[in-house]
Amino acid sequence: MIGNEAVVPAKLDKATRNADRTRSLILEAATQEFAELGLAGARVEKIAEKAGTNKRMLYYYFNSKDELFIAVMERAYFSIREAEKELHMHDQTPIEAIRSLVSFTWNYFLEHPEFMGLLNTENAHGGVHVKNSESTALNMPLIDMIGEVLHRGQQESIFRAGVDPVQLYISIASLTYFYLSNKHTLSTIFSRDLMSSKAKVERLHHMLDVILGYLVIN
Amino acid sequence: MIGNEAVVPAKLDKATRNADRTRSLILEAATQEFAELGLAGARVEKIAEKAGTNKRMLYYYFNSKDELFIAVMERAYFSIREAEKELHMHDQTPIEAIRSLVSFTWNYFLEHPEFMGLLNTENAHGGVHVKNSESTALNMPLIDMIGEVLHRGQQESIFRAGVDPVQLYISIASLTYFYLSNKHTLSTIFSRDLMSSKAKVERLHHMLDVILGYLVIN
Amino acid sequence: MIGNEAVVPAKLDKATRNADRTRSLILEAATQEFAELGLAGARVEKIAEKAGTNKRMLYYYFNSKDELFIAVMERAYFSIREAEKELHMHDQTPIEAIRSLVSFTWNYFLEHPEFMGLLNTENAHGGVHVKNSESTALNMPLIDMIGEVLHRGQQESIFRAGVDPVQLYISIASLTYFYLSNKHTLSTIFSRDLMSSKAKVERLHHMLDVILGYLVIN
Amino acid sequence: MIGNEAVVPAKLDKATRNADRTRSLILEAATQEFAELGLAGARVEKIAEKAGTNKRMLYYYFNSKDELFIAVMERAYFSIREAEKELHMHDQTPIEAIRSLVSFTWNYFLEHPEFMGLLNTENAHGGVHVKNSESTALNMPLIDMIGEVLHRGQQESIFRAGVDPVQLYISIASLTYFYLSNKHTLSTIFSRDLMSSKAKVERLHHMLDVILGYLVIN
DNA sequence: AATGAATGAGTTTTCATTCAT
DNA sequence: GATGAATGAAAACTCATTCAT
Repeated sequence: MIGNEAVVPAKLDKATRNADRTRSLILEAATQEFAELGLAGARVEKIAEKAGTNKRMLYYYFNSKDELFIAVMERAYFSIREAEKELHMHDQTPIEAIRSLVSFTWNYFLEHPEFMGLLNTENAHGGVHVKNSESTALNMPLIDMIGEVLHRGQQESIFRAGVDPVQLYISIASLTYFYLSNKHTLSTIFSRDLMSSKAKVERLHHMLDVILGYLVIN
Repeated sequence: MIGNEAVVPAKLDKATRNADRTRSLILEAATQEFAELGLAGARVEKIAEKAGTNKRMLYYYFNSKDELFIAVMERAYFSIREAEKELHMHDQTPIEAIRSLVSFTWNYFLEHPEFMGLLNTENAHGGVHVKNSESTALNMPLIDMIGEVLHRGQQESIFRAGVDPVQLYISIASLTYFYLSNKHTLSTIFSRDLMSSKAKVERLHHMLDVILGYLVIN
Repeated sequence: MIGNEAVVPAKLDKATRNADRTRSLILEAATQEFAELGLAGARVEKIAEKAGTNKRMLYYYFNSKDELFIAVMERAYFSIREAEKELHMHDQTPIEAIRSLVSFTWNYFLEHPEFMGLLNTENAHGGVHVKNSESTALNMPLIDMIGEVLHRGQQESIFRAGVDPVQLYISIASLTYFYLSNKHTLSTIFSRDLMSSKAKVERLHHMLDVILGYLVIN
Repeated sequence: MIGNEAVVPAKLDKATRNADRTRSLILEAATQEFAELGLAGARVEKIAEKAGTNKRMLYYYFNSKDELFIAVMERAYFSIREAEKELHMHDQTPIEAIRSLVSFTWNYFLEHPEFMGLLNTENAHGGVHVKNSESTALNMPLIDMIGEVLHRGQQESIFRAGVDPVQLYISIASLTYFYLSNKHTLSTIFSRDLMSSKAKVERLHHMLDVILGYLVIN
């Protein structure tokens, strides 16, 4: 399909009658809506409209609003796993590797605000959808990578001992997630614009300081 | 409110008390519903039912679902502010004070899971409600307290310099919030029960290690 | 409620805000619609309209189209049972009693064409609704009455022996049911108006002839 | 149609045969669906699925759901007429001929439960389809045959006089139709399994008793 | 002859809110 | 203060049918 693009005239670009395209347009629109408004708040009609189709297609491809949400979640998990693969922590010094991980997490959430909305919705509903999904335990490769880095750091007497990679990963995610997910209330409560360029740079530095301050022995 | 009872004649007194009681039963029920299902997901009918009244009373006291949500938010903020007052960080050594803060935050979220749900909902809606509320900037006293503790710690050459109390507070909150708020997906993804007694103890230790590891100079 | 009617001004006659009345208006309208169009063919909107309310009330009182159908069935069964109570077969000679039963069945179906429609629908759906209903086995009193009449007739050597009252009842019902239920196709196929006054009289006579011809010994 | 095969070249032949096959698979599937669920309850999608094709073919061959229903009705009528031809009542004694007719009717409905469902649906809709169909009045041959048998019986002073063959035929059909069509509700109401082998044998005997009891003079 | 994709109109159901008592 | 009945607007979902290939 991708290979064809060059050959196909503009007309087809705008083509109706393209299953894959319609399907992923719906998925994309649904991702935005669900992230922004939650499962209950999202409107099937609006998703269809945003996707440039009609409600019926949504049911044609996904059967129900709920199943559409599952598909959206699955795609979101898949995306972050794909992105994580680009993190080559093996090739870096322990400190560099941790820096990369923190920066990556920060940037990923910054660029994919939908992901946080989806996670919230999913957790509000008891995480039912993830449970019945093949994505389960897919995060283990990342945990293994973190474990390996921690091990190397300890070998080199740079990192403290006894660090649980799962706890560490959760903490790294926490530091960016909470800040970004709650940016509105936090900005109000602390009378600061947490999303200004300056504030964002500061946050990243702070997070690096916290994580490395915790890990690195001196 | 309690002090007034003696003055008011018995009959009216009972009416008053019932009114107050109904009001707060609704507020309590609404807190649960909004926290669990969000603003859009919560059902006016269910709130009334849970509160043991009927829908009409809900409108009698709060005018609309939206205003009920605001009342719920306000009460939640009020509660956490009240609880924070019990934190006497002034009377403690810097390290003890920070420990107290971390433990307090952890326990508060643990015991008030609704609060996280409400924050999520509020942020999903752009934090509009907090903005139009007197609760704004009420967190400053806590920030000041943290600032004072950090200052003391630096004076005593125990804590690192240049720590922003707001960033620190956000980070402390982050570490517990993300863990608890996303317990379902995280438990699934890491195939661990994050809410077992053991896991909870470990998390608290880890958080203390991270925060103190970052702050304390050795 | 009935006793009040005389006292209450005309205005209230047309009253909104009368639970029982609304409920039974809906039930009545639904009976007609379901009988005429079946469960799938009936339109919730039309039922509401016919009942002089709105769709919402229908769900308020009956939860769903399906449950409304069950309520309709239950009421229909109840009605026929009530009507059957007026048949005083005990007080009649065996032959008169059987004549009464045949005539009653014929007239009841003639005057309650909905009942046949409902039975058809119910049977098309596997009779699920009757099964979960208290109406079950309520027909036994009638069967006992028929049994008693048959017994008397045999004692008096008027009726043949060995007649099963259930079979007999089914046969009596059959003779009117099929004729009335299939009046359209039968009229077409036999090029006769089966519903003319004359035809109806003839049918009743024929049925009496068949049943008594079968029962009576001469 | 079958006779033509030899003339048509192999390739086209196969196509033709497939076309015919698809057509009749649809017809068969539709018969089941319409009989079971009625015109409104039947789903075009499910019919296609059951027939192993897609919805489009259904429109290709039958233009619309309604016309498909008509085709189904027509085929059903055609089938029963065909079957009735096998009834050689002329060759039998009057009593044997009537026995054959009763048994035939019973067995035909027993083996073709769809036919009853279709009749119900058709009548629920006012019998419109039969009216616009060539099948009309096609039942007359049968009525004539019955008339002839009744005549013979009367001549031989075995049968009572004045019996209308149409009424008799309707009655015979009634006795089996009602029993089978309403087997679900009747089984429930009388707490008997009307479809057990024993019950079916008993019903046939009862029907023969009723009809012959009515007809035969002794 | 066959098929998957697309659609609009309609249908059931839900929801927050208000009325009448 | 309290309550059951009522409502209209909107939401999710369904269906027969048609389009494009």
